[in-house]
Amino acid sequence: MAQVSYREKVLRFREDAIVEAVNHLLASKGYDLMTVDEVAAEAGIAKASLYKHFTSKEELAGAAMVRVLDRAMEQASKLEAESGASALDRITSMLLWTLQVQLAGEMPTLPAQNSKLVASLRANRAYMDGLFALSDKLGSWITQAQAEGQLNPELPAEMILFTLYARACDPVLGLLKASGNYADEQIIAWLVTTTLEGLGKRPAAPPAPAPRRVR
Amino acid sequence: MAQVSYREKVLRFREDAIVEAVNHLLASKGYDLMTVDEVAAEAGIAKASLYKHFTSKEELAGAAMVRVLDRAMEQASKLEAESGASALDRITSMLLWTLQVQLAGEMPTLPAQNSKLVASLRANRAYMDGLFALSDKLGSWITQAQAEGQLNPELPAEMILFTLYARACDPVLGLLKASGNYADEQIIAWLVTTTLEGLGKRPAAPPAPAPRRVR
DNA sequence: GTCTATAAGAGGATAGAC
DNA sequence: GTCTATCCTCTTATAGAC
Repeated sequence: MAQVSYREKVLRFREDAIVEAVNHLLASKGYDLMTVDEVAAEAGIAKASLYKHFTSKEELAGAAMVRVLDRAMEQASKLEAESGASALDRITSMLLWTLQVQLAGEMPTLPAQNSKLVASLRANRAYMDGLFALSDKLGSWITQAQAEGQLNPELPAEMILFTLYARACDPVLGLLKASGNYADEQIIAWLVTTTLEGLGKRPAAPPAPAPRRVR
Repeated sequence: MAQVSYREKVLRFREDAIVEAVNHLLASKGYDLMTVDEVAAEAGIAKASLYKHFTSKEELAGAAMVRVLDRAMEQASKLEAESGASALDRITSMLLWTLQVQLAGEMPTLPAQNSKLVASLRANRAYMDGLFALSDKLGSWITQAQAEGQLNPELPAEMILFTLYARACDPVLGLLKASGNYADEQIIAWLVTTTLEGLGKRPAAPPAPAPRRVR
């Protein structure tokens, strides 16, 4: 636990480079079109060496997902430390964060249909732990926001959670960006709005809360 | 144009079976995991024979997409023929229809990241025509609904259109179904609600329109 | 643990007989 | 146009030297 040898540090550094490459490739071309050769090339390492660190392509994908889950958890903890934010504020901030990650081309996405991959993820302890930890935290915010009347209490919290996860890789963002007609901030603002308020016109103008300045 | 020979009828029938198989496989496993061998097997034909009808895997995918676009267009035309429905009613009906198709496991989905496939689709005349025809019709409904104050007029019509397309293959539906906790109708109702009204609690109860009975 | 070289196999596409 | 048999490329994964 205590002393980390130099060798081990180098090892960690290598693995970080590999996972970083996987993350990038998953975000840009997706799991099926990503080849292990590409990962090795982008990480600047021989493929055979890569297989000393990770024993399969599925494990590579798992490592990238663990990384993004960790980053999300870190972000969530940061928001929780801030005072004066409602549960809805925190949820909105997380949604914003995921959209920014996606817009930056750093959101890895995996095909839910690949049963071999899914089985590997389910057997991946770090992945499952990270997923449950994040879901627990977000879930508690969701039920709180529902109790406070800020999220629709008639929806199961589970569904709201799924929707937040789904919007983290919503293709609408990519389509709007590809059209080239809108600024990034505009795109993100629209996605947040439609996720929370839908496509319909609100029946009454929502009373705009006075923006609270943090000093 | 007039006389269709018996041989040609048989041909069409074969091709329908092939496209049907592709549609099913695209919906269940997706493009990358679908193999041409599977398509041939499910269509009850040898692979080499299949290649006499379609020259590539991309073309197979294109044919399946043309089929679903045609079905959607047919549905839209039917809605347009009905009187007494507002633009929003029609849009809602189309959303409902796509969700039902998805729930039935008949919604083919393609990876937007596969550039080779995308290029093939763009060069596919029937696909592009079908896509534009449907988009035009839906687009006109959208702008009408916006003018009538039923859809948020501050959103570009284009974004609303993208969102409708995206919800047609929203993973949330599959996640809710996989949880096994909810009835199909319930799942669809929630998805329609969140798409149009979002996750947030509405500030005022929307005035429920008296249900108009069709006699 | 890193490399070069290669095995092993899947999957898209085709040859050629009928 | 349909079939069987085959080609060939791409990709995952490993052998074995250093």
